[in-house]
Amino acid sequence: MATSTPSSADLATADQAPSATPAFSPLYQQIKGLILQSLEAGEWKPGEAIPSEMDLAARFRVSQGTVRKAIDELAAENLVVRRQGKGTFVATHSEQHVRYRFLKLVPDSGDEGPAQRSILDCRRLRASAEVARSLALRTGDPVLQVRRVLSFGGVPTILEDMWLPGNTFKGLTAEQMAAHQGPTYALFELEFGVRMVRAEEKIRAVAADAQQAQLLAVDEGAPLLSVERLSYTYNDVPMELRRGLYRTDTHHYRNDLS
Amino acid sequence: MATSTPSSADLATADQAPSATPAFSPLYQQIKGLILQSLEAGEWKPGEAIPSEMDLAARFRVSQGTVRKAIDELAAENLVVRRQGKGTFVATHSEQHVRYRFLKLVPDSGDEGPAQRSILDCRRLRASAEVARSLALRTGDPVLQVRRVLSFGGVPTILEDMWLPGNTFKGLTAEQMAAHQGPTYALFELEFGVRMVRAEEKIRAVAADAQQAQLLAVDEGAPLLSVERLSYTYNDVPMELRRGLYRTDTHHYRNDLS
DNA sequence: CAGTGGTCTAGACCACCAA
DNA sequence: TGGTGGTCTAGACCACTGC
Repeated sequence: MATSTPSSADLATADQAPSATPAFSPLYQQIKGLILQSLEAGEWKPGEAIPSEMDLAARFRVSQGTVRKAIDELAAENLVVRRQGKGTFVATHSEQHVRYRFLKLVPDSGDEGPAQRSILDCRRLRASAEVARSLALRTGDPVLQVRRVLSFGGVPTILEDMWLPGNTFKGLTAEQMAAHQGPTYALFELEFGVRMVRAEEKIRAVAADAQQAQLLAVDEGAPLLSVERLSYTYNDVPMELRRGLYRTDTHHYRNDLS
Repeated sequence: MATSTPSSADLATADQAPSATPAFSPLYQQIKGLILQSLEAGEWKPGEAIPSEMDLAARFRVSQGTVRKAIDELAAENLVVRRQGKGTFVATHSEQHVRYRFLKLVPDSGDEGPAQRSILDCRRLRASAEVARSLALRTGDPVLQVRRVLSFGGVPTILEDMWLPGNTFKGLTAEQMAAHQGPTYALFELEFGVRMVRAEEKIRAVAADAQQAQLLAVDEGAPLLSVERLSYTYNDVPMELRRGLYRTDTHHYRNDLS
């Protein structure tokens, strides 16, 4: 080996063990993995530029094209943002040019100002079986629960509960959340170094119970959109379970299929 | 010009007119546009292979790499499917390896058999203002409306209405829809040459009215997921408006964010 | 075995940005 | 003006498929 692609001499050839699945992994995938490790280790902070393609190519002893393809995939996964003439930057939930990255609820017509947030509750508790399963914890592990309401133009629109691993988000308080400006995920990045990278949502229609109805100023039994979101950091580690109840009388959940 | 990239001599340089926006368009984008035209014109049918990268490169007087990048984008948009060692194929809703391409409703647990369909209604009528606006028609233009129920394991789960431009889908009958096996969008491809390429969905929670409740075997007022889908063919031409009501007591709408 | 898509390289040049 | 990402080419070789 090492003759056909001389510059990849010190990278895994990935076919040493004659296992059932040869598991051939192209060079650019390995480079992608290495960049991912640096990203994960915090070598470059959110919002910062990563080294130029040339630099990375030199560092990994690989051609620029190979680095390019690795970064292409990272960019496609929104882990990194390319800006021509400037560089490639670590994606962030702060200064995200356009609103909230994971919130797909949009007003039926027109624009709207920023959300007004009110924290209703923020407490430490022990993980229920369900929460533990979702967050890959053990039942009874410390968990932080936050409940809040988001309003648009004075109309309460979203009631959501968040569950966070207690160990990772040790110092989080209601005051801190109330004081913070911008997306909650930006706060997670800045204060706890936790970067949400992707999420899965399960959506249902449910009827509002008495308490929910009161908090969202709708009738009891009114239909609400239930959005259960599980957010992941790097390496598919689940880091937040969130259950939102959305009023959809003036807003709707927008999704693009292809 | 024509000196730096000699092989692109006969393709638009796209910067002839000194307009406000230079509108620079890279070669591979132009190639993509040309392939798109052929796709659109039906030069290759859904499921068929398009010419090899080498052939296309020769045809457009361009390097293989440039064609490759054009096809990469088409593949990313699901207009085309690459299969190593075999070729590149026009995407289709038939033989789509995995279930229904645009349906994001999945059972809460386990798998399930295919849907049982029952066509409730199929009639020709005149477009309402709302339908006309969605389908880019004029109010009063001929429109075809189909109503049906999909059941899983005998449980009615989806009630949907579809509105289709009457001119394009002239001969469509309830019998035809009932007889057809597989995705409805496959039927559209085979019988009418209409390929749905992307779609936008607006999702809300609503309460079932008396009729809807009866058809879905739920109580009146029960919360249902309302999914309004507008599907497009090539060139962003809207071709179908569909309004589905989903029961979400045993299923949920699944969405992945990144 | 030939043909297809997939990877990798090396080098040239272009578009964009900031200083 | 120099650096960054973006485009384009040409050629070599690899992995997969089917005859």
